[in-house]
Amino acid sequence: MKTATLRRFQLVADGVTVTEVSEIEAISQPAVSRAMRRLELEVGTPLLRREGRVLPLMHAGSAFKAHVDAVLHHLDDGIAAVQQILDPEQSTVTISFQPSFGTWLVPDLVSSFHAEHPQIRLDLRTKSDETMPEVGPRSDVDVELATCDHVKAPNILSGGS
Amino acid sequence: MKTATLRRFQLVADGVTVTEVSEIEAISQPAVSRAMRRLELEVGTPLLRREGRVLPLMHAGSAFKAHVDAVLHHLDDGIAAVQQILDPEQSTVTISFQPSFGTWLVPDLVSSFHAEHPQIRLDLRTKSDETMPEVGPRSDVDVELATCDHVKAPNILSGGS
DNA sequence: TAAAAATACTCCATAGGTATTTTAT
DNA sequence: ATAAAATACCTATGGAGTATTTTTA
Repeated sequence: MKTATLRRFQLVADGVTVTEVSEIEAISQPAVSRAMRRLELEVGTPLLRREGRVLPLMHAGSAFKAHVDAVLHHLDDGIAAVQQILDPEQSTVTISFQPSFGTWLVPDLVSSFHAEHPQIRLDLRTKSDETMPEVGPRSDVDVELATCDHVKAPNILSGGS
Repeated sequence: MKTATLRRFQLVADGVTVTEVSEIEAISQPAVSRAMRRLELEVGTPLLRREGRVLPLMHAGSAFKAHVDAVLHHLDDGIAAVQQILDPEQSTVTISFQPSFGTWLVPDLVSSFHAEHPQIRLDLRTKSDETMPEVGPRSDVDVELATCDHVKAPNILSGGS
């Protein structure tokens, strides 16, 4: 089981389409589709309902999803902690966005930003997976993509992460 | 990054030798050795000190280890949750043991048990990684390998997990 | 019918095994 | 001298890409 597969599952489970995930992760659409199949094989049961274009979670899927959120948060925190030790200057930017934004905004945003600043880690978290009750000091969000009437002030300038 | 690699790192970081890990996981010794190298490559820095037979953690290693413990706990809990939904009869047995036990007892124990009961998931946790402050209802330990003067009563018979 | 997901096929990269060498106790 | 870790070499399985087909909104 690869952590990249869990990342893709997380996005798909949040309502992002397989095609959009493929754009975000800069891989082909079939790769994402097969990754979901593989994950279901490894877990031992179907997780997603194949009912057309959107892949809603099945019972087992939503149960698994909550844990996957926690897994990836801890993993990102772990990597960020190591980065911090290696080079205190190099920070990880955590971006929180609503699944609806992921649809059209995030893919371009990520790829263009990563093209210009390849050394900055981008830590994507969909708004819906706020399942983590503050796991550690490094689990704060730096940038949040929201609609205009509830914008939060980003703490990226104060060296938030 | 594969979760199996994180599992091996967890054991090595707990003081289990590479050779012993290879026996526990039923793979070759070089496979474990290279898995550690790969992990260090992916994380971006050395994690273990190569000073002979034992591989003590470096600074970045111990920082990473704490998060890896959390990652694997959540992953195991997620898989166990799915198993529970699939088949409430099939339980996952969580075994906690001290690193010193892992050295000689666990490899045989695991392989022989799994040979007889392949459908039962064995969830190995070294005693030292008690870094998890009770993450969920399923994070309890069923069997604990300890020395005689501080044995705990196993709750496996009451359907603990 | 248009957009997305799934399949077929091929290819390459990564992980694993066996054999061997190095290293530390 | 012995036991463990690392390296070399080869093999194989798994993951990814392109092209295509199926499906549904």
